[in-house]
Order: sequence, then C-alpha cells, then structure tokens
Amino acid sequence: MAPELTLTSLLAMKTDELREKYLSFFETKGHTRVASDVLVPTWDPSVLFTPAGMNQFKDHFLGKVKLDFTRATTCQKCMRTGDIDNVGRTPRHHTFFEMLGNFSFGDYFKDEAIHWAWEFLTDKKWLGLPPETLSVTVYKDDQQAADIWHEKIGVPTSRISYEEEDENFWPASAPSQGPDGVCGPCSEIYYTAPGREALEIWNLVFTQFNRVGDPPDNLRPLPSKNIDTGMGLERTAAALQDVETNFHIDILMPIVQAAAEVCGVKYEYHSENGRRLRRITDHVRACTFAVHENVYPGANKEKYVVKRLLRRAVLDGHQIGLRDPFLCKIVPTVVEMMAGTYPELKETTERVAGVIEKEEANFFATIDGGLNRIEQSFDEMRKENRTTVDGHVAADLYQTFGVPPELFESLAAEHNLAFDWDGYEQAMLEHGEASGKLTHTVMGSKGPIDSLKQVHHKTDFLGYDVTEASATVLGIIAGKAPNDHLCDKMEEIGHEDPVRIVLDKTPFYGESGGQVGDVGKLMGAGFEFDVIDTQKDGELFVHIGHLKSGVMSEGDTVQAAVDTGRRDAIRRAHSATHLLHHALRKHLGDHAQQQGSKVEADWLRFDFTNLSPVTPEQLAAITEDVTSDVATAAEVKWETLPLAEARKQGAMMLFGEKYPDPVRMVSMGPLSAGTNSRELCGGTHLTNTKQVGAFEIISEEGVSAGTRRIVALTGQRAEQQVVETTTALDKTAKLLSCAASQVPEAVTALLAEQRSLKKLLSSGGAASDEPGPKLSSPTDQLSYQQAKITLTEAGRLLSVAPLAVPERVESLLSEVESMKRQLAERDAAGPLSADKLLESATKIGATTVVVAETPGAPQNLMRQLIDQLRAKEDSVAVLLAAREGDEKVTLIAGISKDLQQAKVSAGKWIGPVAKTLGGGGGGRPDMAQAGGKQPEKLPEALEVALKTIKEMIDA
RNA sequence: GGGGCCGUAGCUCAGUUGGGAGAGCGCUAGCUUUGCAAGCUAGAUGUCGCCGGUUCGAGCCCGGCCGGCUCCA
Repeated sequence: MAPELTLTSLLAMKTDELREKYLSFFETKGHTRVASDVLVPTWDPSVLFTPAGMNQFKDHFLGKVKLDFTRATTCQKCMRTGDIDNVGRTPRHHTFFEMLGNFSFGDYFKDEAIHWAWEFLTDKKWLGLPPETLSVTVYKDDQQAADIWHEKIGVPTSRISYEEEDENFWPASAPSQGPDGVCGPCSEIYYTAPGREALEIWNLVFTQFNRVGDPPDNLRPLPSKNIDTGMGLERTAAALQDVETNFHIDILMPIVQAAAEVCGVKYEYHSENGRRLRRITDHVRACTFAVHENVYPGANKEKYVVKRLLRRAVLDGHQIGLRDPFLCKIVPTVVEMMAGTYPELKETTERVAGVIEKEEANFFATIDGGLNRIEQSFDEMRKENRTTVDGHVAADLYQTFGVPPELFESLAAEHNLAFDWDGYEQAMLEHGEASGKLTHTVMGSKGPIDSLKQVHHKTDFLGYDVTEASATVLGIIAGKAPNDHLCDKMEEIGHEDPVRIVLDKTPFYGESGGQVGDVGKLMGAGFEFDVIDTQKDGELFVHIGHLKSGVMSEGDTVQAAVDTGRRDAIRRAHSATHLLHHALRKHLGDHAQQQGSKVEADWLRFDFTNLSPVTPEQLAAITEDVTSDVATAAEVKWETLPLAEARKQGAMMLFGEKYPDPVRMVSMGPLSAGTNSRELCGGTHLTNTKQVGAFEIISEEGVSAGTRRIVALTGQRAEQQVVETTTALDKTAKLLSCAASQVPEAVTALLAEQRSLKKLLSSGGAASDEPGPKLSSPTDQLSYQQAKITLTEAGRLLSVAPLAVPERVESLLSEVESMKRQLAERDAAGPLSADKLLESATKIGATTVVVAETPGAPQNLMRQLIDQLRAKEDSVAVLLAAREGDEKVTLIAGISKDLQQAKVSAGKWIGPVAKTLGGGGGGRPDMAQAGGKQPEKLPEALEVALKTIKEMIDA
C-alpha cells in the first residue's frame, strides 16, 4: 500500500462530494433518497429541533403510518444544544450539524447494514479507506453483530471491542434504566488516520427489542426490526480531509476565516480567539438555518434557543473587542458554503442577516446596561470589603437584566476580584426549579391512541365534501392521561372528563393548520354524543365530548353530523385569512409571510413578518382590498397536485410545515387586483369569496420583535363590529356636540380644558372664559373607514380602546364640570390672600394664630398661603380648611420654626381636628395635612383647632 | 408555560413607614464673547403606563390590565 497516494486522493474529497456519494451509494442498495426534514419541526411537539436523522421517520419505525418505502437514506440538518459549552473548545462539537443515515423499516437488518457500511467505507469506488484503519465496537451481549464483523467481514478480533450498555445501546442504558419501548444495541465504526487518534464516524443502531419494565427478561424481541444509522458529515469529512478539527473542513474553514476578518483578528487554532471564532462560526451557521425557517430570536422554546445562540456568539465578539453588529456580515459566507446543498438559503440571505443584525444591536444595548449594573455591584463590594463576586448576585443580574456572567467575570478579573461560579450555578439551578419542568412525550409510548394507531393507521376525512356521514366507532377512550384507557362501551351520562371517540371516517375537521376543530353530534341506535372539539393525533381524528344518552359501544355505527352553522363561520374566517395574507403581501411586500394563524368561527388571528407597525391608512387599504376581493365574487377552488407542480404555480409555502406530497392547494381568483391567491392548506373553505360577507380588522399589534398580529372578524360578527364602532363615534360626537369628523379635535380641546382647569385650580388664579374651538354642527357623514380611523384616533388621544371612547369622554366631561363648579365656588367667596387671613387672626402670647376656612382653595394654594404667612410673621400657627364637594374636607396646618423648637407639632395639632371631622391625618412637624368626611362639622372642628393650639403653646 | 425587573419632563434617570413632583443632559430667551466652543442668568415642558381598591390623602401600598426588558423549561 502507498499511504501517500491514498492520502492524496482522499484530500480531494470535498464535503459536498462525500454527502452525494453516501446518498447515491444507498440508492444503489434500493433506498429512497429523502430530502432533509426542516431543522425546526413544528409538527413534532416532542422536540424543539431535529436532533437526528431518524426524527422524521419516528412514525415509520413505530408502524403508525402507511409505508411508501421500507428503505430510506438522508442527509439531515440537525441541531443539539446539550453540549453547547463544548462548542469551539473541542474538535468535534457543534450545535448545527448534518447527519448522513440509512434506514430500514422492518426490511433489512444487521447483516446488510454491516456489510453495506463496510462496502461504502472500503470500496475504492466509494470512500476506499484501507480496512486496517477501521475498527468497530459492539454491545457486550450482541454476539450476532460481533460474528458478522469477524466471520463475514473479516475484521480481526483485536479490532472488535465489546462495550457496556451506556456506550453501545440506544437509548443509552435502556436495558437497566429505561425508558420502556423500542430499543436496541449499536455498533460503532472508528477510523484511525495515520498519526491521529481513532475517531468514531458511524453508529449503526439495531432496534430489535421492546423494553417492558425492569430486568431481568425485560427485553422482548420486536416482530419488525429496524435499522437506524448515523454518520456525522463534518467529522467524517474532517477525517477524510485529514484536518485536526471539523471546523477546518472545506465548508467550515471559509466561515471561520470570514469571522476572523469581520472581527479583525488573525485566526489561530490554539488560542482563546481561535475558540471564539469557531464558536461564532458554529452559532452563526445554526442561526442562519433557524432564521431561514422563520424562527426568530424570541422568549420561548426554539425561538429562545436561537436567541441564546446568537447572544453567545455576540458575547464572544464583544470580548474580542467588537461593539457593533458583526454576525450579520458572516451570513453571506455561511450561505455561500451551504447553498450547494440548500439553495433555498439564497432566497432569504438578506432577511436572515437583517434579523440577526437587529438582535445583535439589541444585545449590545443590553450589555451596555449591564456594564453599569456590574460597576454598581463592584461599588457595593468595595464598601463591604468583599473580594469575591457573589454567584447569587451574578445570577440575579443575569436572570433579571440578561447581564452575561462571563462578562461579569472578566470585568471582575480586571478589578482583581474573584468570581463565585459555584454559587452562580446553584442559583441558576434554583431558578430552573422555580420555573417548572416540561414533560416530554416519550417515543414509542404506549397510550391508548398508540394502540389504535398500530391497528388502524388513519381516519378518512370526508369533511371537504360533506358535513354529515355514517361511520364506525373504532375506539372509545376514557379518563385523563396517563390513566386513560380504551373501553368496549360506555354508558355513563354526565361524566366530568370528556371522552374521546375515534372513527374510521369522519366529516369533522380536526384542529390543524391553525383552524379549530369542528363540533357537532354523533348519533347512533339509542344514543347521542355531543362533540365539543375535534383533534388530530397523527392521522387519527379524535372526537372529544360527552355522551348525552344511551349506550355507545366500539363497532357501533354512528351518524356523524357537524354543526354546520359554526363550520360555515369557520370557512368564512379561513378563506378571509387567505385574502388577508394576499392583501398584506401586496401592501407591505413579499416579506409579510405568515408566522402563525388561528381560525375560529367568524374570527381570525394572523401573525406575519413585518418589522414596523402597520399604519392605520395601510390597514384601511388592506381592509378595502379584502372587501373588494369579497365583492368580486371570485371562485374558490382546491385541488390535489404534486408538490413540485404547486411550487411551480407559485403557491405560498411556509417553513416548519410538513407538506405531504401530493399537496392540497387552495386557489382564489382572479381577485380584484387581477392576481390569484394560492396557498397550500388543509383547511375547509368557501366556494366563492362573496360568501365571506363582511370583513373587519379589529386590532393590529406587535407580538414579538419583527412579528405583527392582526385580529379580524367576518360575517355577522364583522357587521356587528361596524355597528358598534359607528354607534360609539356618534355617541361621542353627541356628547361633545360636534360633527363626527371633528371628534379628535374636540377631544383634544376637552383635554386642554381639563388641563388648564387643573392648573387654574392649583395655582389659585382666576377663572378665564376662553372660548373653545369653533366646531360645525353635527351633520356630516363619514365613510365607515373614516369613522373607524377617527374613533381610533380619539382612543389614542385618550389612551383607551376605541369602543371605550364614549365612556371616557363622559367621565372627562363630568370631571371638567366639577372643576368648573369648584372654581365658581372659589370666585364667589372672593379672592384669598395672606393679608386677609391675618385680619381674622388671634394672638396667643407672641404667636399669631390663623384658623380659617378657605373655600374652594386647592391644597397647593393652601400651602402657598401658609408659606406666605410664615414669611410675614415671626411666630405663627396656621390651620386652613377647605370643602371638596359635599363629602370631603381638606385640612392643612403649618407652624413657624420657633414653635417647632418649643415642641409644638403641626402633625399633632391637626390630628384631633381631623378626628372631629371623622377623618385622620399627619405629616411633618412644620407642615401637616389631613382630611375629614363630615363637612357639616367644620365649625366645630375649627373650635377644636383653636383650643388645641392654645393648649400646645401654653404647655 | 413559569420566574424576575422596569414604565416619572424631549432623553438618561432619582424620588427613603404614604403628606409640597425632582436632577443631569437637551430646549427657549437674555447676558457674556470679534466669532466659535463654552460660560452665566432666567424660563417652559408631566393624564407619574392604564383601570380599580385601601386611605382624610397614593408616583409610593394592594389587585387587574397594557407595554418593554430578561432568564428558565
């Protein structure tokens, strides 16, 4: 052998070439090449990201779906964040990576899997690795695999090792520790390049057991055995290209270099910056794919993971010395490197970079704020002479303000302070506990639904064509998970927990694609069942509800009837959703893609991508568009056609949705603009847009950064909304006695009047009669759209919901009225002044005592008068009282400094006075305030005031 | 889904058993200077996020809602 020659030829093996070779090799072995599933499989609630190649085949393995093929091969985009701390530090760890795999669903097993793996690795036509560079491991009890490797393939026993269940079993340690369900031994293949350590490149999983309970004898053979293998693309490429880390392979090194350039540093493998650049490379690649699939950084679930990945990478940049967004500049390189296999990335490069840039800027701002908080914390530590940063404090700062502990630590080091990582970890653990845990659904779990799936696979959906049909009861499930169970029959009426019924076919729509499930009735011989919701579990439709009368048994024939009134309302809302989507893209641009939607009876919620709020004018234009689309009476059609054909016709496709092939395409048009709406959609629709009836947008709001939400109504609910809006505006106009169009002006004027009255009252000035703005008589007619904008505008001015405007205006008017009354009262009592008060003063020794009522005086004025009196007289005690309406009295007392020194207190003085009035009060020694609820006792109270101050001064 | 923090002048924020809404920057005017930067003096600007409760009295206490930030799962 000439290793140099081999090496040279291997060096030419590019990553893209390896991927292609793998897939075509298994195609020659009868495998169907299946495209990579999405990275964020929203169809699978048990995971946030696709963790392995087998994920998209879960149901295939479990026999829950009808199989179109029994052998498949894929290159799957994957993401794992479990070992996130190791990324960049070790040669192999990634968050985002690609996994090559071949799968058998009850088809071939161990023998073929091992033979083909060997052939692919060693045959000159494929990878052509020298056999002596390969070694394998098997599970200690899997002599069958060991025999195949040794006797059939010819691997010497010296290169076959036996491993424990924690290493060579899937799931790890399943035999002794569980979980129950399908599992099996694995066999790993290692490659040892000249001068390098052995590297695991391929794991063959032989799922052949069903685990039932604890050992012994808990592994039962599966009737149908499966093969699930995984070859790490990056690590195998690294081995073939003879580089020391995955990050140096042909598709990753250019990203590392781009990162180095953007960060303005030189890339060195063994350096802190080297680790940082590799981490940046990994994270920006992961985020590019995630954002491409419309998963934006956010507060929940996968969105949160994306956010955390981005922030980690930004923090690395920050510690390198960057202060402005930079990750976004690496995105084009990522796309360039990955576009060979994933050309769709090119279509969204700009948007992806934009989203990343925004989040980066956001985080730099968070860091800035954090720096101040960290400095404050150092100040406190200096005061208390501590030299170690309290981990709990750091965790608190992180949890509350997002201050990264790494940042805290490095600044602490600069101040020569230690950092308590143990305390930090502990605090974070406590926080995790406090935040609660999420229960994961275990693969291969044995719920009653799963048992049904094994037998029946699917319910036929008839609801596109009919709303009533005869069907057979396949299963009745009662009780709450995990204690739910299948029943042969049920007769209990009035049970509290809903029962779930599975039928062989049904007109009921199961909740999916944002559309809620149908309600209705199942009727059979002598029984009646109320369906309150319909859900889908896999391809089974589950009718949830209550038995109303009779006895229902498995195998019974039922007449299933959907509540058609509600169904029609849902159809209106769903078709209107498509029209709205279409109009949004026309007015805002093609980026206004659906992010999520919910369709109920005559009610719809639509989330879409848009960076800024939609203006009222845009909303009006969008509403008008939809309304005229409705008026156009365009035909609504649906057809089932191949995915590729639908794409060609320009159907809108959404990420994160798993489209079957063929797909169902819903078309409407031609619409008012002459274009058509085409969406892939499984929902129920109208046959003509005219049937939508009325359409009304009732709100537009932000739901997370870069995403807006519109809520709208259709049919009667929309009409009712129109009436309510019109009525509210008319009522407001009447209250303000102005024309509807002038409501905003009138509201502004009213607010101004309220403000100036408030000011007048508190300043003690005289009332002035400013005429309000001249408004025309209430006769003009507004179009509905104008009326809506007008009312919304008024609502904005008053900071209340549009429909709450009349109420708010009414209360404003009455407030203004009462202030005017108060002003008038004060004017009637004549002007108040310190001199005038002095006229009624009495003397107690050297002290001037003023106890008086100051009608209509607000608190502020009373204080001013007291201050004036204190300035005029050397020794003075003042107590003023003013009625507020018929039920309240306000008292304010103040005394001069000499009296305070003589231990006289305004607070103590005012107490008994307030008590006389049925109130209480207090304050500082020099100035006190109190109130009472019985104005009629004011004269008596003033007597008490005089008496009390006399006693205090004399004492 | 759950935890924490924040919402006070145009901006950044302070507001201490609940008792006169503040500072700095910015803004306007005047003064000073040959001019600029700046300096001095005076002044204006607030539904204290919204709604309700407790209280004689709430920016402050309690409850609900809205908005923003943040962490955990």
